[in-house]
Amino acid sequence: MKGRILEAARRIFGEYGFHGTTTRMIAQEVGIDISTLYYHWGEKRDLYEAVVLDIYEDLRRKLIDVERLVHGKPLTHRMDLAIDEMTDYLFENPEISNLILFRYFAKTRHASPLDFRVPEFMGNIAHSMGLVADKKQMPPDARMKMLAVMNAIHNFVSGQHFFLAMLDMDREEYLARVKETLKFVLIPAFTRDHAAGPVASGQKED
Amino acid sequence: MKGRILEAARRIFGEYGFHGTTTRMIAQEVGIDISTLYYHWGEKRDLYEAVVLDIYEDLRRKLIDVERLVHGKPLTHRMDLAIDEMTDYLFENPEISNLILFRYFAKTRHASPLDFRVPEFMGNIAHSMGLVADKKQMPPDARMKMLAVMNAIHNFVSGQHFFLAMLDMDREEYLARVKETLKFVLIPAFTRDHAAGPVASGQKED
DNA sequence: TGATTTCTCCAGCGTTTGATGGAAACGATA
DNA sequence: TATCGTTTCCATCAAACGCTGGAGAAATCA
Repeated sequence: MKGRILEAARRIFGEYGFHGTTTRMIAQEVGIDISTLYYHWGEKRDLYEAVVLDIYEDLRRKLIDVERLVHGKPLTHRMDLAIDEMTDYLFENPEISNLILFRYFAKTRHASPLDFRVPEFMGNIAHSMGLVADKKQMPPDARMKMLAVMNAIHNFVSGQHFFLAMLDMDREEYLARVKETLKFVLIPAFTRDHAAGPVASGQKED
Repeated sequence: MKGRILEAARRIFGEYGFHGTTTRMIAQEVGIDISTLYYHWGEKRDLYEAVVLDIYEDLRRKLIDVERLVHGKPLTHRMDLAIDEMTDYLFENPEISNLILFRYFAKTRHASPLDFRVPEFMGNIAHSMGLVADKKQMPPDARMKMLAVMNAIHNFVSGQHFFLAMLDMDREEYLARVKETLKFVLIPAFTRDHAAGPVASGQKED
């Protein structure tokens, strides 16, 4: 039951955000009384935080999977594959993108106790993209680039309903074009230096 | 007064979203009674829609300005300048980015009557970036690329508080790194074909 | 000046919201 | 079967919410 509530809460919080979601909406989605929800999860904010931790954990696992999948392949092919994989995955679990963007952008009326943690697994991805030599230590510019990449995907996933109507496509075409666009925009930036020479950590920073 | 309310509403809606904002918060920000707010703007949703139209108009004007500013310059320089200009502008008016992303991603509990319109002024930008020959007719792939570019900027503006804490920088350094990162990610994609040969549909300066 | 319109606020309405106490139903064990 | 801990729901609360009627202040014009 506790799990079923969490699952429903992911979807609803993902669609409507924290303030847009009511505990009654979640209870109704599960088909239970709201006091059952409170029995299992305590107050709304606690449930929300559990949801956030849950989706971060899912994303972390997926990123590790993808990293393993593309390991050893040449950079361009690696990015190509990673973009395909991540886009497919997030389109199947759009609440992940939604909730992540919500946490980035939307203030809640009450301060959030969930601290700002740099997801440490980003280090692996950055390494895999040739941005850093040391997985543990990620210089600020590499973090910025990682954010740009991840956000680019999240945007197209989260905004799908809006953009679908805006662009007048069906879902399938949209998904294909998202991948195409992401590759068009992202790959050249991370491969051009590679063609000329190794980038690693040295690329005259500061 | 009507204008002062709109201005405050922009800020508050931008920070907290539609459901996260209460009419009392806006009234308090202006320093008036909430019924004064209702006298001037009617129901909450009407005020919200007025705010959305207002920020779209501001953004439209700024994009036209920027297009004029970079007109005629070589493509790389053009994008460089445009990124600087737009980033500075949106950092000074972060509620624009916030509200645009909110509209993309967040569902409101009640259906929004504001229709999904492709901002027609995007045609100018796309033309300026060498993506389309005809400003009026924008093929889907060009629209997708425009979205990717605009969203990349909005992300860094809207997420500034989160990312600032995440990256442990001060605002000034962050602003500089945002520009740097945007240029790193965006420029190669739109200039590589240029260096090698003519772009898709034929590039024209007027 | 007084009459008319425009604006602002006080007080409060009906509803929704987050949250709880207590009783009943359930399930395992002995 | 009786016992005990766990789970679920009904009824309800206080606060916050969107929103409004009506009285008075301020501005406009005769």
